[in-house]
Amino acid sequence: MFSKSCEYAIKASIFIAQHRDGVTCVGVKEIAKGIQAPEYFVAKIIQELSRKKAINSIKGPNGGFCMSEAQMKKPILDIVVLMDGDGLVNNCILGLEHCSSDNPCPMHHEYQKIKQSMRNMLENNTVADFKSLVNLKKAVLNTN
Amino acid sequence: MFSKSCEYAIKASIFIAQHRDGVTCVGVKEIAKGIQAPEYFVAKIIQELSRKKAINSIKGPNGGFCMSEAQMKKPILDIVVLMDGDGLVNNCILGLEHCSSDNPCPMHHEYQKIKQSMRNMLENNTVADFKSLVNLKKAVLNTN
DNA sequence: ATAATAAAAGATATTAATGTCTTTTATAGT
DNA sequence: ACTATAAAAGACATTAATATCTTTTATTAT
Ligand code: FES
Ligand code: FES
Repeated sequence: MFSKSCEYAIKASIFIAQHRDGVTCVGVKEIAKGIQAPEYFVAKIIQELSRKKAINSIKGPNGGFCMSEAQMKKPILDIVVLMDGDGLVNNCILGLEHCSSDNPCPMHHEYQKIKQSMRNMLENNTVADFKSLVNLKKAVLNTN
Repeated sequence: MFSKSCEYAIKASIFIAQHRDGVTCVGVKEIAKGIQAPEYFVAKIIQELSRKKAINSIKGPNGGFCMSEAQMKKPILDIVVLMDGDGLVNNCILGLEHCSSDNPCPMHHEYQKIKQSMRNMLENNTVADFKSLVNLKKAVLNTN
């Protein structure tokens, strides 16, 4: 479904959003622990998110990562596309070059609805939405 | 979504089912061409399907691969599980060790419906179903 | 200015997925 | 029996994903 990079990117975004109090930012180490992912790998990934303006970073002492309200209000789909591209919501499930009802693969008709609900889920839920679930203890980012 | 191996396995199964006339079987070369996939790689995959009894194979002259009615009536999910395991219909979309509503990840609630419809699609459609679509020219296995 | 901190960048390592080629085995037809 | 055919099996190659380590750069605080 998602690549590991994408899984970590989603969880890291939510974690960063969750720990945003407007003052302090959160460092790689803490993020990696919070989402139970390898530290150096997470570093790579959130640096990429930062380069691509999905999150902000601050160097030096008391530095780390944080998100603006605007960034938190972006749909999760944005993160997914940054990491994995838009294949999940566009491509043919059987790998045909183009997914279209003109020349559909055998699974196309059945898959269309699923792909659409996948797209809806990713478009209609923001980082902030998922952050709230975690803050309300209705969801978790790790298995501790 | 699916691995390449799984994509090829699904398409190959449908192709073999499609070319089954009860008499002749179809060889790797023809299958690979028919599904636009690398021949040697397809060979590996359908050999695995054969080992696991999802299809039959016959060695020697006029040999090749074919499927019984019973095999054709198996849901596509069987092929998927043989190649990729059951992660797609069981695992947490964010990679938590267990997917459960007890300790759900932030996407769990939204994802459940999607996972269920994915499972339904894969359980309720057989190789024969998709074969029919191709035979009726309502679907294709390649882009030629 | 200097030291400490933490991200950025770059290099390297490991593993898994994908793809290819060669040799062996079984079978059919002569 | 011999030959041709085609799958089975095993070895090998390539690429992409995942993971780790080192060096550099920016920033803060002393
Ligand atoms: S053509 Fe395969 S999913 Fe649309
Ligand atoms: S816990 Fe993540 S999808 Fe169920």
